[in-house]
Amino acid sequence: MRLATWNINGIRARLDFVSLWLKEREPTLVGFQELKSEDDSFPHNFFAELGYEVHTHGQKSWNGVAIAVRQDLELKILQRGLPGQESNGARLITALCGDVTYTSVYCPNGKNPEHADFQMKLEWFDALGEYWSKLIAEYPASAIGGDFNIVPAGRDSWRGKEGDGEMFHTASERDRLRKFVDLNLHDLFRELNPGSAQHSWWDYRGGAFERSQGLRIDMIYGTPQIRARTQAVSIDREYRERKEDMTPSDHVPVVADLADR
DNA sequence: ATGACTTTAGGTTAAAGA
Repeated sequence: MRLATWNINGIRARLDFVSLWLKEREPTLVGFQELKSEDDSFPHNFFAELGYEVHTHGQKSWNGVAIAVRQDLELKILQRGLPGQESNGARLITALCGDVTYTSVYCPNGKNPEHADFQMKLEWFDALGEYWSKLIAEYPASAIGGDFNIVPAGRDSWRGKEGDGEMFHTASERDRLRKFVDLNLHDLFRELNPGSAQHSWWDYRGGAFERSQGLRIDMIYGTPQIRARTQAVSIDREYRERKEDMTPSDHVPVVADLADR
C-alpha cells in the first residue's frame, strides 16, 4: 500500500501536474489539501479517467481536503470535518481502507502569534488530539498525512536553529504538535530518513526553491502498527519544478510505502 | 521592504497563503 499526501494549492489549477504524478507514482491512497473547490465543482470525471475515486470535504475558495483511492479498492468515509472545529474551515477527512484508516488534514496557518488565528490554530491541534485518541482506540492501524503548518525541528527548516521562535517555528506551535505526536505517533519520513534535511514547501516568491529556502511542514504520521509496516518514505522534490507552461504547487508530495499484510 | 508569487472570487482589486 502506497500512501501519499499533497497540498496541491487549488485542485482545478493543478490537474496537469496531478495527472503526471498519479501516473508516475501510482499511489493507493492520496490525501489532498487546499482543494479551493466546493464538492459540487470537484473534477471527479478527471480522476475517474485516471483510475481514482475521490471523496471530498470542500468549501468555496479556501481550504478543502480529499482522499483519492484506486477505484478497485473499497473505501468507507469515517469522518468529514474535525469535530467542534467545523467553523474554522474544511480541514479534515478520514477514510477506512481494509484495516487501515487514513486521515487528510490541512492544519490552520495561524498567520502570526499576535493574530486571533494563532490561538485558533493551537486550539485546533488540541481538538485534533481528542479526535485522534478516539479514532485509534477503535482503529489501531491509523495514519494521518497533511500540511501541518508547523516545522517540527531545526533541521526541518532552511533557517536551521536560527528559525526557532519565528512563525511556524514557535515554542507554542511545537508544543502542540509534540503533544499530538506523543499520542504514540511516528513521523514516518523522519524515522526512515534520520539525517535528512529535505523540505516539502518553498515560497513562490524570491526564488526560494532555487535558493533551497524551504520548510518541512507536510508529514505522514502513523501508529506503531503503521510504523512497523513502513518500508520507505520519500519527498517528491522534483514536483516543485516548473514543467513547460505548468505551474507547480508550492508544496510537493510526501509518499510512504507500507508492506501489505 | 506591509516586498517577492499564485490561487480564488469576481472585478478592473483584495484576501489568503507560510
